[in-house]
Amino acid sequence: MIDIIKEKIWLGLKALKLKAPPKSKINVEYPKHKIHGDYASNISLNLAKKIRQTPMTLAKKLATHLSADPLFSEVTAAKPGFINFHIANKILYSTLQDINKLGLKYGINYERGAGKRILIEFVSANPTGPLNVVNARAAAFGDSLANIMIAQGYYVEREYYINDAGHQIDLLVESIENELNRLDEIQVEELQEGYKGKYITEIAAHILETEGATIHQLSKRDAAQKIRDCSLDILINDQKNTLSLFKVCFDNWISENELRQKGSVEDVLAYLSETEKIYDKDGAVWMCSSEFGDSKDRVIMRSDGTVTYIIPDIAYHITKYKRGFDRIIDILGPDHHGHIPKLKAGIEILGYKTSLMQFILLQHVTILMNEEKVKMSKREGKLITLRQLIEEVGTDAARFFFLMRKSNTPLDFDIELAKKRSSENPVYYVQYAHARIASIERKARSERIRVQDFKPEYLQRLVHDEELDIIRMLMKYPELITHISSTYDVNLLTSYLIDLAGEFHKYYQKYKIINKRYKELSLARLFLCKAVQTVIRNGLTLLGISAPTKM
RNA sequence: GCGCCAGUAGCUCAGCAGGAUAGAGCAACAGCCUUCUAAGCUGUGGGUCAGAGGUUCGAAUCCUCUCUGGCGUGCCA
Repeated sequence: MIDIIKEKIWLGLKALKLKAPPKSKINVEYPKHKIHGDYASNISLNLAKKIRQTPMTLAKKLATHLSADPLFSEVTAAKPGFINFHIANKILYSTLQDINKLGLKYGINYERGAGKRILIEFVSANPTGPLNVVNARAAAFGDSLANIMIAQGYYVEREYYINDAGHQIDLLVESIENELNRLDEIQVEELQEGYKGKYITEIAAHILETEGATIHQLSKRDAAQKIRDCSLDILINDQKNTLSLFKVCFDNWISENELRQKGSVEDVLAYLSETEKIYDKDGAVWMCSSEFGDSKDRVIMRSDGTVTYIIPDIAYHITKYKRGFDRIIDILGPDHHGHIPKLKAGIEILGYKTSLMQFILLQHVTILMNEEKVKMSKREGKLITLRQLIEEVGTDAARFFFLMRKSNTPLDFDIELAKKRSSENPVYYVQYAHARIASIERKARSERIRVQDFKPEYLQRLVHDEELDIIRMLMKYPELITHISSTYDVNLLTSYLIDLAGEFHKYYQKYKIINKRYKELSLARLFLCKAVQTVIRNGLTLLGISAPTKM
């Protein structure tokens, strides 16, 4: 609708023989206050100086010209020079029909993305333990964003990078070895840096059970390899299973280990040395990342000849470029932002355009339990896992809560609140609206109010402000999805759904939908409810949350 | 020190594609179920949008500085 109004204004300016600015410069927005109409434009305020007219005169001229358009019931000029548009009821009614005709497709705009290829990498947790709450936030966010981009016609691949190589994995293997020995009652020393926690013991116990007889017959090296393979297998599978419980499904699982085995690391090193942007110092090899926006140069190969994690990471990102994506989105945890300049520098040194890359940083998550912050530490093994969270509050509530805040602000996750089944809990509030409408439909059937008898002209019986306001709100939904696809503010969708559910609950309270004595009115209201339900369902689906018909 | 993110009602936060009177929820109090799900609704109070400058016809929103908090700044990933 916004685009349509922009077009109308542009045509209006032409008709008034004024030099019209490009359509992208014409601003149309939702006014804060209802008296200012459904849409408003500040075009004459912006244009006034250029054409040497007062904003008000121009606004009045445009308003008069545009009021003839059947799209609007009224177009007015207001105080400093705003133009306020009131959408004609007829248009509202036809919007309602569109929504119900389109159903699942309402809010989808395949043209916008035009098949452009986007890669979204998210979660990518180290396979050194179960998924934590920040991973969970990333999972919910990345998955929902992917849904939204797909709904806008982008081709999206969801990708998970498994850091199954490097120092952290060595540490993990050591920790498990140690634990195995302990279970075998062999004297062990406490590891200074090792991983702790119940899951380490469980993995060790599992290995002992399945491989116990043979593992001690292997050479130390082979035993370590065996332990590595087994533990990674267990941990990665656990992550996959947890994610699928969370309704997150990845298209690609990329293993760092495999990348390394294919020689990507050597390739990158070779390319880098050709660029002369690396040098030796203190026995290590450094990359001139400071020339490319990083705050200092970085070590890429340690003095012991092993590479730092940057190199395989650059290698990995090069594969993203080689796979021909138009946009590469990385969703990262709060502790990774120092990582971005290094990675960008490396990519740029190798001659790729970093403009294709976008980074979304998620801030940390604090778990509140009985109004107290739960302290967590991965190394100590004290943490709330995604699995526990799902068991506590369920996938729907967890996903919704993670998506309520803007990605770059910290999030407090109140477990008690997420478990509540009342209006305090926004997930239930929204789902309840959906279920309520389903219930109304059941009632209608039992009252023999049949949807087949509906006729478009009945919609004229929707005359109350509440009814028209709801339609106006439904009309904004497609624009909202488009907006989110460019800002990545998924939280706007959760707030929209809360608002819409609120409007509906109020309406429900005030007016009776089904009334045997007024069949036409009942059918019209039922039609409105159906549209509300459609939008709530479509919105929840994008968020990966179920829309129950009974609660 | 440098970099990133944030600072809006007592609390948790929306709003920040510059716009016309700054919004919710929680908490407090008072109400609403012989009627489509009370997992719901109605009403009442509360603000120097951290502070100071600047850009603009117009700033919570953009720019600069200051203050406060979180994180990063490893030959860890």
